[in-house]
Formats: sequence, structure tokens, C-alpha cells
Amino acid sequence: MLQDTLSFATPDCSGCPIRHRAVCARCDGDELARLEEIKYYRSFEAGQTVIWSGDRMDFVGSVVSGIATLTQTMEDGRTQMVGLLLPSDFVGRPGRDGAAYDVVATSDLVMCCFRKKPFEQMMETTPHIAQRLLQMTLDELDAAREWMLVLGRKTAREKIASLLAIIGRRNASIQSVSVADRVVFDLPLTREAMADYLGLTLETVSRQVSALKKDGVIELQGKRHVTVPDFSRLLEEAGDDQDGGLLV
Amino acid sequence: MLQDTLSFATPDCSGCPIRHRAVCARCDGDELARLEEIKYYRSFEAGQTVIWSGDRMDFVGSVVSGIATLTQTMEDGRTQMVGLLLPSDFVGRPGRDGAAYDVVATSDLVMCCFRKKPFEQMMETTPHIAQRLLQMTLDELDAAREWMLVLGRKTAREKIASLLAIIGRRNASIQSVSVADRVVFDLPLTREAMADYLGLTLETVSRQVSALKKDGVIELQGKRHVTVPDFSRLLEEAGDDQDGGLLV
DNA sequence: CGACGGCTTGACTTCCGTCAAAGACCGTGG
DNA sequence: CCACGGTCTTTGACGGAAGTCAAGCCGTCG
Repeated sequence: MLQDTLSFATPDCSGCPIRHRAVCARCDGDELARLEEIKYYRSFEAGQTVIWSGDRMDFVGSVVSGIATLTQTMEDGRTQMVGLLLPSDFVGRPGRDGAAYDVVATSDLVMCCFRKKPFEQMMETTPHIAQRLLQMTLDELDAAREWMLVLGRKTAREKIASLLAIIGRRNASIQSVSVADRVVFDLPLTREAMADYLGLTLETVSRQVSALKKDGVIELQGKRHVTVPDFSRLLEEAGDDQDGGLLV
Repeated sequence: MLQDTLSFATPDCSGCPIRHRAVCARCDGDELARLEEIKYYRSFEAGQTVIWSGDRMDFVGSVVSGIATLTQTMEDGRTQMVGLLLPSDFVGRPGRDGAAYDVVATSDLVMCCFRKKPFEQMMETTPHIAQRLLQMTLDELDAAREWMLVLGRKTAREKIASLLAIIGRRNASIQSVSVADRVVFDLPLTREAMADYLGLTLETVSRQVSALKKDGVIELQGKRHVTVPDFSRLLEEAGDDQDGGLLV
């Protein structure tokens, strides 16, 4: 698997799997060529920390494949996930030197990186990049606010259902399948990571997953493979209105 | 008070109190002149709803004076505040027609509005606007993520302390006073609004405010006027590291 | 004055966290 | 091959933080 991902080292954007969704989505051939000059790939193994909070960041970049998490940690060890980074998501903040969060590879991960200074210069001269980045940042802001409602007001059961709904819906959108009724996917997160995302303990996550299973809202094959027989039922459990604020 | 705010109706940007901090901050004289052509002021009284979630939005704009809140509501009435809008903050999302949240004026409020279509066109042609909006959106995203940690992982007492610290720090920054030790400010929110911000009930907010007062972390004159005798003590109570991630 | 909204305080309940033990699964090495 | 350790997960018993329900206080405004 890691071998596969390393093969991205050939630096040709035109065949890139995230070409049409990443920060470079709006760039034309010329602009892409200039980006190619300052880009490079980096691979990380599952579990590796990509960036430590507080560290100086000399690059920004996009997730090409794999999954990473964005987390904050308090001195006493309490941690809260503040973002889930999927292919095409952008990492780093132009105009800031220090990293504000830990970025950890949850699966094997490949990133397309740009040295920060040249990237910032390109942003000045290439509106297409800044425009796309604004769009992506606004989407992330919406997602963060959506999540604030989950964290602040939902019960443990609703939180689990919300997370499953988000993952299920996203999987469906990647495969361009409608979320009619039956939805099947693999959880990309451990119970502990789910807990960190949801502001719960891993025990509570485990209990509520079991409860949803017992009540027939979901079916489990193994620990990670999930089947949702009736997606609208899951949305009800999540406390979302029926079609759940059609996200991206 | 409302009379005062209405006097902003004179449309001259150069004397605008948020000139250097709003979405127009980077604009030069020319650009400002073009913005003036499409701008208009609107006033709202305390308690009025500025925008209803789901409504079509035909304008975007900046808060000139006063305070507004951004909230989400579930069908059963549970509500979560997802943003606090202060002078210079931007409302609305270019490129989207429907409002995602309720916007409510907490105090009397004046907004500088732009019709959406012309504003979007100006964004295309005026990099300074898009650049500034990106910067502001990234700041908001950071604030939202900061708040996710508060909502997901902090205790009720820590939540209250965190809110007081944020308000106190911001007040200090507006007045360009250092947050050395003694900090004094008025709470711009009711107990219920604080609860909606913090993911608590208003009773719990009331209890924890009383507890912080009893323990000497804060002093109260009336219900809303707060004195913090030792700001670093407040930060400790908030669970922040000593200088609390120097925000804006 | 009385009525109202905002706030406080008390008594009780409950959801979820804590602590603890043990099961499932996997790869390693004897 | 199976024993072993490690990680991830489940489940139970218990306790505590915060929610719920209810009563009453304070300041303001008609």
C-alpha cells in the first residue's frame, strides 16, 4: 500500500487524483506548470505525526491520499479533534509561521507540498489559487460550525449517529452514489479517534455504537465495516432534519 | 443610542470606525470609491433578527457597531451559538444564496451592506477584497476550532472562564491596554446567550459564575459588569496555557 | 403598584465519565 | 504450530458533573 502511494513521486499534475478538487482546482495549464516547479511529495506512515503544534511550518500542501487528523491538546492531555483531513483538503495557513494544531496521519498518507514562501508569492499573483482557497476555507468554516452544534448540544447517541452520517454521506459522494437507503463503508477512525472527534470517552463511543447496532440502526461486520440499512433512520437518530443540510 | 447609530447613514468610508479592520481594510482610495457606490447602511434594534437561516440572502456586509450572534437551531429547539459578530466582522458568504444560520442583533446594531451580486463581481476584479476576506475567514476558522476544544473537552467552570477570558482579552485589545492584571468589562450577553455559546444550560452558567465569584476569580457589580483582579488566574481556570494562545 | 424578563438557588435525576476486567484480533517468535 | 504480547474494543459497576424542574429574587418599565 505504501509502495503504491510512493509512486506519486512522478510530478505530473494532469493525472493527479485531486486535480479538480484541491487548492489548484481552478488553475490553468500555465499556473499548474508554475506550481509544479515548487511542489514535492511527502509520504507518511499511519500513526506518524506530520506537524507538531507550535512548530515552525515551512510548507503548506494538500492531502493526496490517505487520512489525517487535526487535533488540539490541553496540558493535562485532554484532546479534541478539530478537523478531519481527506484527499484534496489543504494543510497550513498562508501568512502564518507556526502550526496551530497537531496533524497526524491516521492512515498511510501522501501529501503534495509547496514551500511556503514561493506559494505565498504565487497566491499574490494568481487569483485562481486565492479564490479556490477562500472557497475551501469557507467550506471548512461551515463544517466547523456544524460540528460546534454536535459538540455543544447533541447527546452521545446523536453524536455517533452524526459522525456515521457524515462519513456515510461523504463516501457516497465520492462514489457518486445517492444516499437512498443502504449505505456501506469502513470507519477510518479508531474508537479513540471517534471519541476525540465527538468530545466523548472511548467507552461511551463503544457503548453507543453497540446500542445503535442493537437497535438495528446500523449493522457491523467486524469492528470497522458498517452497513446502514436505512439512511434516513440514521439521520433521525442524528437529530438532523430529514435530509440533513446537504453538505458537500 | 439608536439615534447615534443611525447617524452612520452618511456614506463616507474614510471616517468609518472599522475602516482598517473590515473586509475593505486593504482597499485603496479607488477601490473604496467603487465600494461606496454599492454600499448602504441598515440598522437593527436589540433583539431583532437580521437574517433567518434558510432565507435567501441578497446582501453581504460588515458589522459597523453593536453585537450580533450566529446561531443554529435544531427542530426540538436546542440552539448553539456558532459565532459572535463584533464590529468589523463579516456576514454572509459570497457564492452562496441561502443563509446557513440565524443572525440576531444582541444589541442595537448597524451594518454596512453590499448587494451580493455587485460585491461578488468586485471580488473577482479586486484582489485586495478577496485577500482580506480570506485572511478574516482563516481567523474565524481558527476561532471556531478553538471553540470546538471548549465545547468538547472543557468543564462548565472552564467554559465560563474561557468565555470571560475571550471577552476580557478582546476588550483589552480594542482599548489597546495590556491584559496585565486588572481587567474590567461589561458582559454583552445574557446568561441564556452565554449558555447557548457554551453548550450549557442557563442554570449551570449562573451557578458557575457565582462559584467563580465566590472563589475570588471575578468580582461582579450588578449582573453584567465584571472585574477580573488577576487575569492569569482566570486563564488558569480556563485551562489555557499561561498566555492562552494569543488570539487576535 | 404589579407584571415581566433576567437571574439565582435548591432538590432531584440522569447521562456520561472513571475505573476495572476481560474479550477479539493480529503479528511475532519460540 | 501455538503461546505470547500488544493494540483495539467491549462490558460492567459506580460516582459525579451537569441537566431538569421548581420556587423565588431583583431591577425595570408600564
